[in-house]
Amino acid sequence: MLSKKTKYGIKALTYLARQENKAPVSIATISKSENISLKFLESILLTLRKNGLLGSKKGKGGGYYLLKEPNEIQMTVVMRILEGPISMIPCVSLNFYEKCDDCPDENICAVHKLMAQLRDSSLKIFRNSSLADLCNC
Amino acid sequence: MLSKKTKYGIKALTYLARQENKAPVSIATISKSENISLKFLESILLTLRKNGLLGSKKGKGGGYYLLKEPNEIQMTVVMRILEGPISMIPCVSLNFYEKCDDCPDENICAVHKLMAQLRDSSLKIFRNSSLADLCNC
DNA sequence: TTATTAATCTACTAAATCTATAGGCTTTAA
DNA sequence: TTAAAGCCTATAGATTTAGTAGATTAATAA
Repeated sequence: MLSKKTKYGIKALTYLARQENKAPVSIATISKSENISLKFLESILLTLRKNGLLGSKKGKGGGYYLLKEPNEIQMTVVMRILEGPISMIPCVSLNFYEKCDDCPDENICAVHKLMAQLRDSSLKIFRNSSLADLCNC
Repeated sequence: MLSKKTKYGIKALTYLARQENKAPVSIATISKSENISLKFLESILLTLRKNGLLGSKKGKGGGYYLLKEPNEIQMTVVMRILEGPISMIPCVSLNFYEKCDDCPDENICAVHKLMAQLRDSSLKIFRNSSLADLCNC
């Protein structure tokens, strides 16, 4: 399952991507527009900022804004920040590889084989979509 | 993340698929060979039996066995039984569709668009692999 | 018949993760 | 100086995961 964190994070990012100018948008504005709990969204936007996708401005007239153009933000980056590794199992992860305790040989492991295929196809999807692609609905 | 239930389930299924004859294999045998907790494996094999993938025989010489040929067991079926729906979000599920509470229009939802693509690519992978394909490592 | 083997079923539990919520602190603009 | 808005820490309820325990039922062999 996709976590609500990721779902809301993507919704917030596309909301920001749809803005014409680059003026900051407050959490409250996004929260109302996208029907997301304000405090939960707050923590999500904070992690997106800490991971370099968003900038913020405090005080009156402040809020969050994208640091790059929507077409420069690949969904692989977004997914890794919000949902974690693309791979469903660490033994096929390119960035977060870990050996399985119970598995003596990955080369003859059915799970490994299947999940490696799945990782490849997921990566392909995420690499080929940017925030801009998802806004044009 | 792939659950251990699914991981162990696939391992057990491929173990059975690799058997030359169709004689039942006991839980204990699979448990030792694949390094899986006996009691946990017990519950996994039970659900596989209840969902029509495995047959069982009680008493001495008993155990579990595949009800079909390995090349007739598609991974879509296995994954749906063990891991649940293929889709990461119910609003793109073909078999378990559910509308999102918060989303006024799926046609302009970025999450929907992305997850629909992902579902398609995952389905393609699972449809094109059978148990037999995963055994030939 | 009796003992043994092995699946079946129910119930429980510890730990982790998810989905928030609460509340005070800091910064900025008017 | 005041209101608006993000920053940060802590906490909590619900759900899921990954098992564990133990009694029961069925089949087989002696």
